[in-house]
Amino acid sequence: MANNQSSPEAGVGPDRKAALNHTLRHRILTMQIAPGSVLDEVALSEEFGLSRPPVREAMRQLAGEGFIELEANRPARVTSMSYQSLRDFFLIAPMIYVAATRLAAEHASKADIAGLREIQDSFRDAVHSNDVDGRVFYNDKFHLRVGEIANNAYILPSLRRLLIDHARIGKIFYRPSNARMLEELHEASRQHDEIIDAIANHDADRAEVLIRAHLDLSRKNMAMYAAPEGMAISLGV
Amino acid sequence: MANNQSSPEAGVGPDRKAALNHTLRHRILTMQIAPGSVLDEVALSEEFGLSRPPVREAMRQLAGEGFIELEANRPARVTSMSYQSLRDFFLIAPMIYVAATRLAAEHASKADIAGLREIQDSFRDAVHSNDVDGRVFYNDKFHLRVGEIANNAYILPSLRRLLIDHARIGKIFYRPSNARMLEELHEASRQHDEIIDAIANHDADRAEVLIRAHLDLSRKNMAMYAAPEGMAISLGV
DNA sequence: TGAGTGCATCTTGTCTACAAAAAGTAGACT
DNA sequence: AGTCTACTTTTTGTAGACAAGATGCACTCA
Repeated sequence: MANNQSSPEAGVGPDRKAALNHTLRHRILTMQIAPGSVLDEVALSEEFGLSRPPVREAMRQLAGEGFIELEANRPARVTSMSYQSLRDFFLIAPMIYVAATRLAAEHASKADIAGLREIQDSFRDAVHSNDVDGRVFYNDKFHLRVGEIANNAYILPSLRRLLIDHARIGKIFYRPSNARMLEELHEASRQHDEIIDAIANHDADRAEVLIRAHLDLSRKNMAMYAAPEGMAISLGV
Repeated sequence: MANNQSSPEAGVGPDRKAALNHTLRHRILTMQIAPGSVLDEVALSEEFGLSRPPVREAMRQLAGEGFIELEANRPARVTSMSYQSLRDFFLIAPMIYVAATRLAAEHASKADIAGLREIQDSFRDAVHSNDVDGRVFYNDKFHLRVGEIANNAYILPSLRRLLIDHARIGKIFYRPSNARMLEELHEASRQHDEIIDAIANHDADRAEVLIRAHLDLSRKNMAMYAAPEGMAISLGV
């Protein structure tokens, strides 16, 4: 156990396994590790002061959530993205996001709202301070929390999967030089606030309108890639 | 179908790990292992002739797909079901099933259709021979294959999660003595055939109508025959 | 007698070492 | 000279043993 110092974020600690999970997620979401990259088990185990078995367990878990892809006798690779996946994303995202947001509006408690506002505060700060990774990270946390508030075990899996690529798309198409894009980030932040208000008021219809507008904003930013319109499938029977 | 009861193929084999995965899924889907049950690592490792690490890896993977639930320093338990999860299921299932089936209708190739028909043949056989587990298993395989044909990475996670409980609901509310339920199973089988036809004709609209009717049939069976008997689902806490 | 505490036991979590499979490389043969 | 093959190297997969945490029981003490 010679060099635990060389690792910046984690190398020692009570729960190094949680650190591994957390850090890997963060790196994949912010594309510090690019889609398609190979993850070396020994390198990770050394960096986080773990042996390979717990690292392998974490890999399996991440694979189950769609962060990475595993193949027998081959190295783990970060889930890849393609032009096709971009189309697939904007085809399905509205349906899932709308469903999650509507359900959240129906179920949210006062504590849920408080939790959302806390995350949104961090998101707003990241936007205003031009912290790109922070913005991506807290945007992910925001929508994931909405999904948790929705409190429906069947919608969360797809929402989780969508959020992974939502984060990465947000990084891929970010152009810091573009002033209009910056303005639209502030608009997105305001939309978050409005979504929280709608959820707090248990106004599912308004929440749906807002979340659709929220996604449209993202889609417009990458209109050059001809992202398709979402499927119009209503929730409920 | 291949009936994996106690331990016929366990112990030896070229890919005991695949056998473990496969068998565990099957047991959970058919409720040979009840929701809420604990899974003992050493028992499984002994049954399948593996050591604990690969068993633990398999558990992580199954947890990621929603078959089991893991908690730190506590035994793995089969994902529980409740009255609430029933409501949640029928709230979300139409949306996801419809989306998957519509997409499948748009993307299906001749080979896809052939694969579907093969699965449906097994399903029909299971229905006609009153093989309850086989029926549940091949129904799961059928809808999962439809989801794979849809070829959209973002809809599959929720579909997978839904199918787990779809299978278990199908077993919970099955009443072999009820003649009308038997007739409705045959109706479900005919619906499968029609769904395949619609997909083969790339008729998304018709496929949607059919899949909605298919789900309504399941829902009616529950309401009619299960509810009167008192909702005796003692599954999981 | 009841409640709290310490111990025994079992289960989960982790580590080191070994086995197997794939990839890359050098050599020999055609 | 090119290609096939055998070997070396690297990486993944597995095994068995050890450590840590949790649970249940018995025992002690008020």
